Amino acid sequence: MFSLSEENYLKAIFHLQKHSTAGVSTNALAEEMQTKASSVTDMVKKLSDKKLVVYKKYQGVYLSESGRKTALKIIRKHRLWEVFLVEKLNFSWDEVHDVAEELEHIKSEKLISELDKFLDYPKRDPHGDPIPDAQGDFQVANKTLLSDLSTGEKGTLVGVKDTSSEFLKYLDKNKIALGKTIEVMDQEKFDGSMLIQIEKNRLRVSTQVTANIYIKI
Amino acid sequence: MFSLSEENYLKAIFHLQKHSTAGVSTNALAEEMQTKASSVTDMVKKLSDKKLVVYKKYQGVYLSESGRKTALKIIRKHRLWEVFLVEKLNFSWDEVHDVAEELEHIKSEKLISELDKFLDYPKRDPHGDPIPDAQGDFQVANKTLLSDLSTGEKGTLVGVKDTSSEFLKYLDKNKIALGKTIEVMDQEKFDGSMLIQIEKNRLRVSTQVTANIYIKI
DNA sequence: ATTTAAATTTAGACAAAACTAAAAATAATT
DNA sequence: AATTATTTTTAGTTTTGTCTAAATTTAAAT
Ligand SMILES: [Mn+2]
Ligand SMILES: [Mn+2]
Ligand SMILES: [Mn+2]
Ligand SMILES: [Mn+2]
Repeated sequence: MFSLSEENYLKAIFHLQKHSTAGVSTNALAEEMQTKASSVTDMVKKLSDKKLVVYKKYQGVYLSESGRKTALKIIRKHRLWEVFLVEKLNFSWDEVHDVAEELEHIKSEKLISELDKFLDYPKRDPHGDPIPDAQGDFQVANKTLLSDLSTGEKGTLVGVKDTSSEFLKYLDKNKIALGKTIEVMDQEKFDGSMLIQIEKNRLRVSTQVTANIYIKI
Repeated sequence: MFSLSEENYLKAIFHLQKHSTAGVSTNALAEEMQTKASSVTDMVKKLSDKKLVVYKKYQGVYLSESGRKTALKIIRKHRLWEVFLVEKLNFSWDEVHDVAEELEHIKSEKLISELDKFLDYPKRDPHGDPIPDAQGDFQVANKTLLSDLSTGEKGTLVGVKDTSSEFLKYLDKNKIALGKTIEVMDQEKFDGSMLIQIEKNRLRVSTQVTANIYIKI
């Protein structure tokens, strides 16, 4: 149907457009895709010809309905494969991303519907991100960044914003994991760092950490 | 490491060189790869530059030791994925090939070693073909084509030569499956067709069938 | 309102992997 | 041995996705 490159662009546009209502800029896409702006312009034109995006020169790019659907299909596959790798193949959550980046492009409806069934229809991937169903629907959880909580508030860790291997390994080392209860014990005004209670442990974490952890109150 | 196309060529050369000790001809490779002879020449030169094959103009192509190793790695992945699809995702043996053709190119050592473990180190794929281990070693079963058996001889069905969906569906329809015992009851001299007893069933099969079934006596 | 800076697009080139058409080498026939 | 047929290679294009360098447009700063 679509090339590897086209699929990756659609996914990147999807992720970038979440942050604002404006069109996705050429430079932002180039950064996300690790390529040059000129290459982005070329590809965006092609996607526009295929009616996957809406694009006007210098105005940024928007996903069309069919582009959005295609992006969600790839995201669904990516996240299902991540679940498979963690649940069945003993991968840890910091190891799955690159492999899922490849697996998400395998073309087979049956493969993905059977995988979904095999995994017992998971609702979230190992990083807490929602898995769209076959129709592209998914529930957006009402979650808050840990950095937005005040002293005394508590909730459950339901997701991470930064999914880099480095950050995830830091969390592992400090026994910070999905599903655990976190309470803000104190916040330092100077640098915004927090003292948090996470189950039996109590530790101080920087804003780089608190701004990348999602809490459900 | 290697491109999709390079990997597919190596695999094709591996499969073609099994049949004879001579080099694999350009035309044979073109046929196998569903492409033109001129494209094959180009690619073979590239593989030769990378020391994956030994190639002299007009003399056919041979896999080098490193080319052979690479081919076996891909075949290992292909067959492990086929087992996964059949054993875990309810695919039938005639549905797995195309998907495995894509999955075999996913690059991750851990993925494949964990998949191997998850499947409990299978020795053969759903078509009876041996699965090389991580070192590329595998046992070649001593098997005979059903067409080479004589009346009265019997053995176990251990593999199929033709793995096309059409042939496999024919076998399913007639309850001919891996592991079953087959006995040759009679052979028609005119067209070579055989009357075979397979467990409870008795049926007549053509040479197109008998020449594509492997038996272990 | 100009000027300067930043973002974006165009023009031209390149590598990978394919193709067609023509040339060259090898194999098969007379 | 000479001719013909087949196989294989070369030469020249094409497509996809990328790049650099230059031109253009938009945004920011005097
Ligand atoms: Mn991921
Ligand atoms: Mn994820
Ligand atoms: Mn196969
Ligand atoms: Mn097989």
